[in-house]
Amino acid sequence: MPELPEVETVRRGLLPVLEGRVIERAEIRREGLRWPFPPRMEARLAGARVTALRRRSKYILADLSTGETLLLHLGMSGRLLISEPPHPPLTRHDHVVLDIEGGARVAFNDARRFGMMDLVATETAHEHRLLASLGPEPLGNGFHEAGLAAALAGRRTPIKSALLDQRIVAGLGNIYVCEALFRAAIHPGRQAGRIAAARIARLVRAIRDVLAEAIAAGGSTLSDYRQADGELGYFQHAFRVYGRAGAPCTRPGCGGTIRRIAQGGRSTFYCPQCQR
DNA sequence: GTTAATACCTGTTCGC
DNA sequence: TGCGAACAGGTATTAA
Repeated sequence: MPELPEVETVRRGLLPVLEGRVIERAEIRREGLRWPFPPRMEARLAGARVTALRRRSKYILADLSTGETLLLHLGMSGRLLISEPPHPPLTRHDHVVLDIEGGARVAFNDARRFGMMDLVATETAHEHRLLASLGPEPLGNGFHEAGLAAALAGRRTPIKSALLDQRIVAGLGNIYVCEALFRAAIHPGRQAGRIAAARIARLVRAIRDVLAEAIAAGGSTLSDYRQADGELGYFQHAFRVYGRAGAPCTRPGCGGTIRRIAQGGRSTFYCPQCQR
């Protein structure tokens, strides 16, 4: 379940393998994932040098020497498996295989096939339909109390749902929304437009803190870039509410018990004692 | 315009 | 032991 920190961890793990290197060969082993792959993707990737690896929200963008950018999303279960010769046999969920100059191989493995890959002109990559309406990067300068307050103003939807809306802030998923709301001591069911400014400021800090800590935890697991699948970061990271239903609240002196509810068909974990 | 529900997908876990 | 149901959830689409 890669969210922003996991995707950033994957990007950093890919850097030494891909940046500055030529993709010598691409193999597409099925028509597409969530959507069909772009026409002639193999031919458009073969021979291209990766000039930069960027991230926007949960998307990874590989700029190519051809003037195109490879855009990819890991979806729910997507992993990028890196290997050196001799390569392990491909499995049925290895959908796209990139053979890199020098012998390394990057396989896009995605059991649930919610992931995507596309090729777009680098100059207009930010106008891609999947990127155009994304909100600010939560770790960037464009994410601040005033902007979040404006985006939430008048919204009657629960703050939990609002923070999952990628147009309001980009890159958060179910896990980090729960964790950020816990840190900010805000009840997940509170109406988004009815949160005081001081509490929004605290929420901005909580979002930044939880993401930065998760990236740091993910990075610490990357001594071997072969494990650049984004999943290690999750298990390394100690969540305070996510997946802890029935367990005691970790806030000192709180004494509450973490509860699990459903919001919009998704599980929400929170402490009913200290989140208001 | 806003909000909620649904579809997509399959490996894993849980209850009977 | 075996089977089916429930669950995980990011995003686009559809419905209300």
